[in-house]
Amino acid sequence: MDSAQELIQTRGFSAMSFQDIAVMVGIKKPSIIHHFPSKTDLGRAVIARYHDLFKSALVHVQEDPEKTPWDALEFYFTPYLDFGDAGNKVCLCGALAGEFMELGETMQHEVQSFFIWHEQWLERILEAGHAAGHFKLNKHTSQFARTLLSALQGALLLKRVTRDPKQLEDVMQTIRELIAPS
Amino acid sequence: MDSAQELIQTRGFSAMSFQDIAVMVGIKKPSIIHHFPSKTDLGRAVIARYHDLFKSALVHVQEDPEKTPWDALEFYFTPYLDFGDAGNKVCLCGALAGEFMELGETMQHEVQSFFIWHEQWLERILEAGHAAGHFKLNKHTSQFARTLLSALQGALLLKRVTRDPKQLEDVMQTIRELIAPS
DNA sequence: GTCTATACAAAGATAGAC
DNA sequence: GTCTATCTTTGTATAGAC
Repeated sequence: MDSAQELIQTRGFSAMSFQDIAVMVGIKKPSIIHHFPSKTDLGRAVIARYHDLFKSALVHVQEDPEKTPWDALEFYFTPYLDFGDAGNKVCLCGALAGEFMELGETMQHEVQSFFIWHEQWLERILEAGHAAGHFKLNKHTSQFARTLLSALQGALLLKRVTRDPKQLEDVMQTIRELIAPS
Repeated sequence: MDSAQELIQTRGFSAMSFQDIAVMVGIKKPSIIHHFPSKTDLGRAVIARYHDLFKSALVHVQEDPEKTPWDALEFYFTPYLDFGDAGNKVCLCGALAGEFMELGETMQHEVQSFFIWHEQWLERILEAGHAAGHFKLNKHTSQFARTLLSALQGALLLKRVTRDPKQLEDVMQTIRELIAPS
């Protein structure tokens, strides 16, 4: 599943094959298929695991009374920075979004859940920060949350294309300045 | 080329095949290959045409003395809205960005040129609007330009996943409010 | 769980007739 | 420019031995 995820994040789901994974893991192709009878099964399992990993980490930081909304936001930034640093990866679901119509219904639903959950988490963090006076926001927190998510996903994709390491940091700094109280 | 572009925008480059195009156009597979000897040749031609189309339209609106920077920005929004409306398409180069490492060097370079050019066009529009007092911006126009581009590309991808037609409009409205002079 | 062997379909690409 | 026919490789997937 690690290998599958890495392949999707770098080359995309369509381009990933059981053979690629078999070579990376060091076993033969049918041995992979024994665990995941179809490519869709594998894809669904990888997305579900990815979603759960993010979910538990983000819920954890959200519920930690020691962490401010600023801490939560910076924590949210870290995986984007890590993907950008380590080997030209993008967000798993960002890659899958580009070939969305090619995915089966089950995988489409997994990707959809991932992004809807993210949007809601970001909205709650922004609301909390606004209420506590940490962020300066207008009333449209949900619109700003989805703008923020869109900008980060887009920046990660563009970073790999333009090869400009500042791409992500520029977007994050812009976001910080937009919500920092003057 | 129209069919190829549509297939890439909906299902991705890896998933697109000569056979798919042949069926859409109504001729046989080798007839397509006669015009584009390899899949990379076809991909490169499609990107180049797409890039030129955007370039001429954007340069035209930029040089039109009747158009304000606001007009230019709204004009820039229209293709994103059109893609979102017509058949679950995303930006051609946004789709290609998700499977970037799978593309050959020539195609990678075409995609890179597209986005670098876009960033520069947006930056010039923002600069012009700022100088003329139409936009309220801090000094970091280039960072804001790439945030804007990232957000729009991301929003188009997310719109197809979340199936929320407001996704794009929310992001655009957020952008308008961020740069509108108070 | 892993393997060999194999089936079957689809991919990109070429040759050569019309 | 388009076609039929073909080549070669690669893909997902299955059967069955170990």
